[in-house]
Amino acid sequence: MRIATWNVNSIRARSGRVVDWLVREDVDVLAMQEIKCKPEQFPIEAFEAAGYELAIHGLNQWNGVAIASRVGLDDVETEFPGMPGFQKGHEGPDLPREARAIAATVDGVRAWSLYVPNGRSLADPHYVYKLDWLAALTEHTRAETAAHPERPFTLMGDFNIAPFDEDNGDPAVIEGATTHVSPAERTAFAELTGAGVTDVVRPLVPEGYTYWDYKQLKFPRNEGLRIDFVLGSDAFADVVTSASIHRNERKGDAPSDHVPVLVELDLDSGGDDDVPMIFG
DNA sequence: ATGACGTTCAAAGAACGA
Repeated sequence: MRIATWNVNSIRARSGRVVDWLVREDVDVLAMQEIKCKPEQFPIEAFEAAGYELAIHGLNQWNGVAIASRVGLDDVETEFPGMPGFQKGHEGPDLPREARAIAATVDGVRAWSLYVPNGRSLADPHYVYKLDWLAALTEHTRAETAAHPERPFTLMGDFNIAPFDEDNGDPAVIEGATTHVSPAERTAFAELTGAGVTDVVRPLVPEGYTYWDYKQLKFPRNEGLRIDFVLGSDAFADVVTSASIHRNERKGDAPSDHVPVLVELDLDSGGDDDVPMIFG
């Protein structure tokens, strides 16, 4: 199975590009972020014509996540336990949840498409929200991977954190002093990746960014950030056979500011390549 | 340079993004 994640920055502005890429790369499952529309506004026909069904979670023009699949789409959820909400100018435990998470089971794999809050600035309430959101995600990940160790589990999406110094090639993003690279965000990411999932792309693709700002020739200068990840449980990581960051999708007409990240799985291997199969 | 780019909507600037 070929499974990918892509912050599309408005699916209505980019459905042609996205579906063309899915077909060209023979992708089975795509986790999308920042669709920026409600389900009734989503260009479903373009995906269905290419053989994909959809699970969509969008409330308004902000955020929005979806999963496209041609290998089934079951048990859809649009929030994880403890997922905090946010409302500008308001505080408290019961604020409305934003459209930042959707999960589905695809060919036996439990997959989340996630758009982690941006944080805005280190002094902004949105930054606290970001850290709280990640902490709740960490607890859910710990519980899910412990409860179902044999089921491949993945968190895919735009995490809005550059976990290591080499993930930041943008001089405007200052280590420790702006969002995406602050110690607290990096600690939150480290705790997530210590809670039963690991980055399955980095060992296979050690270098490269996944996002470049539209402004200031950031892409031609290659001043980007690596902030889009595929994290997988042991049962997921054990069946990964290849991974790639599709930098060329930042080129050409009307690109998203993010590029897709693709992983190939061999779900038939069972992840026990070193254990001989015994027949009869 | 409090910008530069791109997307959205209450449709002109504001909000948001990272």
